[in-house]
Amino acid sequence: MISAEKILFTVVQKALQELYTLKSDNITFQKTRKEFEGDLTLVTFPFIKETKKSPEQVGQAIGEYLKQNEKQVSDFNVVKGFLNITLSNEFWLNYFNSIKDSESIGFKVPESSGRTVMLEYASPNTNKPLHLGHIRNLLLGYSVSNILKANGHKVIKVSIVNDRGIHICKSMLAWKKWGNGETPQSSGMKGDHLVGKYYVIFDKEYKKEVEELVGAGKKKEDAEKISLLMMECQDMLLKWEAGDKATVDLWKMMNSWVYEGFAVTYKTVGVDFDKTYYESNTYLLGKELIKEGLEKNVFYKKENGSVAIDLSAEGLDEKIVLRSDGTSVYITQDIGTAIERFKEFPDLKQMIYTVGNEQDYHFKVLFKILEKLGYSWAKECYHLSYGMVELPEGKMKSREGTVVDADDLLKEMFDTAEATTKELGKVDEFSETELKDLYYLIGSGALKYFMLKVDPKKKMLFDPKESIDFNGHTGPFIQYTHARIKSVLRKADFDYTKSIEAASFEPAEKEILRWIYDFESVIEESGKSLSPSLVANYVYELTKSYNRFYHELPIMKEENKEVKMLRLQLSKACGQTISNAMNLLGIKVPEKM
RNA sequence: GACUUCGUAGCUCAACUGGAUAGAGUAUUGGCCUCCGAAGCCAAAGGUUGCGGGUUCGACUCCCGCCGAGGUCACCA
Repeated sequence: MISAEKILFTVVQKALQELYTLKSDNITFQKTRKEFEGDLTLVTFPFIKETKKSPEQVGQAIGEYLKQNEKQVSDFNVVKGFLNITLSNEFWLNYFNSIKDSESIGFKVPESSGRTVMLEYASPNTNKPLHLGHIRNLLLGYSVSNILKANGHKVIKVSIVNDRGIHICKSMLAWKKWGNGETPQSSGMKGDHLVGKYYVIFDKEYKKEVEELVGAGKKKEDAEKISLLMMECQDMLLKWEAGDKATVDLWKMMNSWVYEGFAVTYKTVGVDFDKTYYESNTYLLGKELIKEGLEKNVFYKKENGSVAIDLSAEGLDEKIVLRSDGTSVYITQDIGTAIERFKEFPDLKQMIYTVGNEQDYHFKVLFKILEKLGYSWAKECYHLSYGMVELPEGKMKSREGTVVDADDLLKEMFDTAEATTKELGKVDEFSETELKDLYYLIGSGALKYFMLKVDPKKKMLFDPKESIDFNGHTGPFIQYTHARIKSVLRKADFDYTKSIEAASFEPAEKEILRWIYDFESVIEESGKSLSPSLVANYVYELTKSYNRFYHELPIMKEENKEVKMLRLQLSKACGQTISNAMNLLGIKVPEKM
């Protein structure tokens, strides 16, 4: 079905042409505010300069033109400079009949756009378990990939694991010194938590040593340099890079513990990847390219032998891309992996990095370097930058133990879901496994919705003392409404699928239909802005409109058979839309709860 | 210090990218289950959009200056 906006666009264009001989492409419609009569609103102010008429006159004239020349327009009114357009009942009925039995309301045909997008998210370090900040990253990345798919793109989800470097050696060294051979099996700890424990131990011991040195009269900076522990650690890194067997074996073993732990958390959060990259495999990639860049004069060698690029003309600073000892820095690997990925997937059109906004500058530099190296796809690289999750006392700091652990938080959510469900006692007939699934569904739904409803760009606050709500503007509220719809539909044990040919919509019914109609454009918009929050806030509004309808009008109790069928069909379509929208957020929706 | 992001009801967030009287939830107060699911619905109260200028038909949104908070400015990752 052609959208009303498209139809109206051409008619309004014609109206302007015929009435004022005015050519304009700048015609946009907005949803009419609910305190006014109408479906779509056209703002007439942009046209008053050329027409030299008042906004009211222009609105009135265009309105009349529309009403006479476009049968889908049944009425209009003008308030100040706003032309409110009412679409015909026939239009809405046609629309309703076209979607009422569809399961893919709002979605484009999969891979119809032919655009292949790679989306990187997760990118954890292997020295500590995942925390709340990672959860935001995971949910965002996963949801954005769903939204892009719903827009017809092909998406490759990838993760890059930061599995090498000095920070990994810290855990390894501490385990070697004080671990007494402890394993996930022997301790009963999840692998990533076990490794994280030794990372913390290292830090504690290191601090202790530095303090002792300072106590003995050393300056802090000097103490940090001559710390035996740190020197041992650096030695370990050298051994690792040289391929020393014992070191590499230890590294492999501890990493495998971490991966097992991560796999559990990913599964619990409900995210997955098409491919995982490891920095231990890719960290040398960039080096070859440095040579190339030197030949092209994009980079230059400094006196001490290091290689750098000057970006001051772009308003950025000088950036080192190769150390004087010839080893690569962080950004060197990123240059290498980016190039590698575009080689690996020749039909790749866009590359999205889901990384926190503390790395805004890093990505600016990275993309600029890629551009200077002459890669045409550099401008298609995009940093999906999101704000930090903050606690009431400020930023989370792993060293100070103020992090909210991902596994703990998830567990807590499931427990709360269990307690609330038991208290309400509506699913007594559920089996043990059904109940467990339900707690999982509600608990993770609450957490996911909580995090995805806020604009990714903005930082958000999480207060562990006030647990995440299950009432109001929340995931469970939406899940509940879906269960309620399913309950109504279960009661309708007759065939109500016949198309309704003649009916008019009550305001409450129309409101729902109006929201369902908007779903498609919301998906488009959130795909463009890579923002799941648009979908989250949208589905909340849709859900509210259903609850209002539900309280206002009878469904199964309605006497008129046609009206009853219409309301059942509307309920079904609404339930489907809720389910589709929540799916984009990675949230499942129950039949009963 | 330079650059950068942000500042909206007590609290957590919206506001269709410059549009109508700035909206929700929560907390507070009141009403609605012998009637399709009360994790719900209805209502009251809550605001000088940090402050001061400017741009225009119109500003939470754009520009300038203050104030306040975060982030980044490594041959760390």
